[in-house]
Amino acid sequence: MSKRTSPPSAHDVARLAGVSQAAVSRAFTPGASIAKATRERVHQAAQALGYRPNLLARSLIKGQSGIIGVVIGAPRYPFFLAALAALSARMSKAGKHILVYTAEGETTVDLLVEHLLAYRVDALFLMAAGLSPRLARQCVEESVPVITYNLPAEPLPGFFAVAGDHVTGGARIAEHMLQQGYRRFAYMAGPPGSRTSQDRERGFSEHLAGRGVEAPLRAVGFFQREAAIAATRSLLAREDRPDAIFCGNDHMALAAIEVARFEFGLQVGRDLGVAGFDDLEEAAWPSFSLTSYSLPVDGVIDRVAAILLDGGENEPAATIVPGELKARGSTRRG
Amino acid sequence: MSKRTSPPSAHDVARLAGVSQAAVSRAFTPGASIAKATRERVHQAAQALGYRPNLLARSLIKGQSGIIGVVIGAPRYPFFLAALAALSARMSKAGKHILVYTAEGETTVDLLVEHLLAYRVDALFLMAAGLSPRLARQCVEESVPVITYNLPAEPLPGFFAVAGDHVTGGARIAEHMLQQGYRRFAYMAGPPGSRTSQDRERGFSEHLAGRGVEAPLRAVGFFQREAAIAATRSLLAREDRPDAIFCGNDHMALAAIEVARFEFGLQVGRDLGVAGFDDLEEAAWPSFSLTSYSLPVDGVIDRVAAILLDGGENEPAATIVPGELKARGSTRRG
DNA sequence: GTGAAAGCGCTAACAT
DNA sequence: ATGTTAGCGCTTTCAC
Repeated sequence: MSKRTSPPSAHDVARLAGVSQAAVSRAFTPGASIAKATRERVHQAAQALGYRPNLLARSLIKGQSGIIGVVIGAPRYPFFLAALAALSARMSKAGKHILVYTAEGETTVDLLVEHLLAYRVDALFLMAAGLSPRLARQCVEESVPVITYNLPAEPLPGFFAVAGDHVTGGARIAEHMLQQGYRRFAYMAGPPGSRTSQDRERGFSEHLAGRGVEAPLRAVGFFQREAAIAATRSLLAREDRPDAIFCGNDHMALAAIEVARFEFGLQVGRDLGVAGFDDLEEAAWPSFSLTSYSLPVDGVIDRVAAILLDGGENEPAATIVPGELKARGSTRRG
Repeated sequence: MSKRTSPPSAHDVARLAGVSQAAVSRAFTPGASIAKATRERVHQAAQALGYRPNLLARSLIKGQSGIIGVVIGAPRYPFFLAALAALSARMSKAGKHILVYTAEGETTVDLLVEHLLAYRVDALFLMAAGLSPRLARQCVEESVPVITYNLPAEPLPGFFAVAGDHVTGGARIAEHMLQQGYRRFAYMAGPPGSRTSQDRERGFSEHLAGRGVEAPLRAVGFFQREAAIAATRSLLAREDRPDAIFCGNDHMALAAIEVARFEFGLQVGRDLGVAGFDDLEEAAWPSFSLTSYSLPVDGVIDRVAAILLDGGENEPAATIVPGELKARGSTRRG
C-alpha cells in the first residue's frame, strides 16, 4: 500500500515496537542478551514494516562483508562455471555471498581485484592469472586470504594454491596409451603461458621418456575449439602421423575426435588414440567415449570451501587435488 | 613490511597528505571541486599507504551498492552460465558488481532474494522461479528493479520480464519438420511446471494443429540427460514410433540423437528427425548437427544490461527476444 | 535486560 | 578550493 522509496531502518522498527534502536539490533543478533518477549515484539514490528537489517552497515562495522570475491579468467570453459556453481551453493549455505568477475583480457585481473578489495571481501578466489605482485602483497598485508586455482605453484607467499594433479594425470595418460599399444605420440598444448598445459605436458613427456619412447610431436590448440581443429589437421596430415594424441583438455580432444573421424575417416581408438583432460560431461557420451583424466570439481571446491570457511586460520599452503584416469573407447585399440 | 591488520582509512591518508579527510574523499570523487595539486598529493599519500576507498561506506551513504543480485536456478545448464559470464563482463565494464546465488531447490529463492535485498542491491536478475508474492511486493515497494528471465509472462506487476521467443520457435520447428516431410511427431517436455517448456510445446503443437496434423506424442525428459534418454527409449520402442522428435531443449535433444543412433541403429535425419532448442555450442558439432532454435545469449543480455544500466528509469515491461531457426542435418530427410 | 552514546569510513551540505 | 559538521544504519561498550 504505502509507497516508500527507502527501506525501513532499525529506528523505524524501534519506534513502532516501543524499544530502543539497540534493542532492534539485538533482536537480530543471534545469542545477544535480550528478553524473549522483547525479541518477539521487535520481530513483529519488523515484519509489519518489512524491515531487514542493512548488511552494508553491519559489514562496515565488522570490517568484514561476508562476501567472497571470485575472478574467472575463462568463463567459456565449463569447468570454471561448474566450480562457480558448486562454490556458490556451498557459500550460500554458510551465509556467505559471492561477488563474481570475469576477466576478459589477462591484464584486467588487477583492476577487478582492486574493486573486490574495495568491497572489503573476506577472501578472494582467483581462477585467472595475471595478478600483479603489488596487489598480491596488498592482499597479504590486509590479511585477505587468496586462493588461486591452477596457477603457478609458488606464486606469492601467503597465498593458498589449489590445483589439479596435472603432472600425474599426464603420466597416467602416457602409461595407459603405452599399454594400449600406441607408439607414436603427440601432445596438443594450450596457450603457451598456461601452467596447467605445461604441467600436463611435462607429466606426459617425462613418462614417455622414462619408458624410452621418443619425444612426442607437438601442436598448439590454445584450449580453443577452432585452434584445436587446425592443430589436429596439421598433426594428421603429416607423413609420420602420430597414432595417439593427448590433448591438454577435453574441449580440444572432442574437436580432435571429430576431425579424425569426419575429415580423415579414421576410426578413433583403433586407428588413432585420443585422450583429453578434465573429464567433462561430454567425454562420457557415446558419441565420443573420450578417455580423460578427471579433475573433480567437488574435490577442488571442497578444499576451497574448507579454506574459505575455516576463517583463514589455517596456514597458506598448496594443495594438489588428485584425479582419476577414465579409460574409455577413444584409446581402445581392439 | 609493516604488518597492518586493517586497511588504511581516509583519515590516515589525510594525515599523511596534510589535508582534511573530506579532501581525500573529493580526491577520489570524479568531478569534485578540488585543486589539481591537492588531488595529486592525496593520491600520492594514498598510493604510499595502499589506500582504497571503502565501498561499503560509500554504499551505505548513497543507499545504493552498485551490486546487482543474480539468482540462477539451474546452474548446470550452460545457457545460464553463459548468460552470467556475459552479464558479468558487461557490468564490470560499467563499474557494477554481480552477487551470485544458485538456487538448488525452488523453494529457496525467497531466502536468497532476502539476503540480496539486505545488501541493498541496486537490481535483481532472476533466472529462477519461486519468488513469493510477499517478497515480490517488497522489491517493488523498495523500488528495486527486478528482471525475470523466461518466467511466467505476467508474474508480478512492476517486474521486467525478458524471455526467449519460445512460442514462435516451437512453431518454426514444426513448420520446418513438416517441410522436410516428417509426419508423425513427438514432443519431449521439460519439468511439468516449466513455462519455458510449455511455451515451446504450445508453439509446436498449435502450429501442427493448424496444418491439420494429428497431435504429437509426448514424453517427459525434465530437461535432464538421463530422463531424456529414458524418454527417447519409450518413444522409439512404440509400435507407432514417431519419425520426428522435438525436444524442449538441446541438452535432451543431444541425448535423443545418441539413443536413436547407438541403441536403435537409426540414421538421424533420414530415419528420425530430431530438433532441440537453445542452439548450444554442441548443436553445431558434426557429431550431432542438431537442428535448433537459437536463444541468443547476447540478445538477452543486451536487453537485461540496458534495463540494469538505464537506472531503472524505464517502465517495467515484457520483452521477447527473437531467436533464429538453425536448420541442420538432424532434420534433413535426404 | 535495556537504553544512551560512541563510532565504523565515508559523502554531502554548509561555511569560509 | 578547502575544512567543519552532520549523518548513512548499524554494532558495541558502558551505565543502569
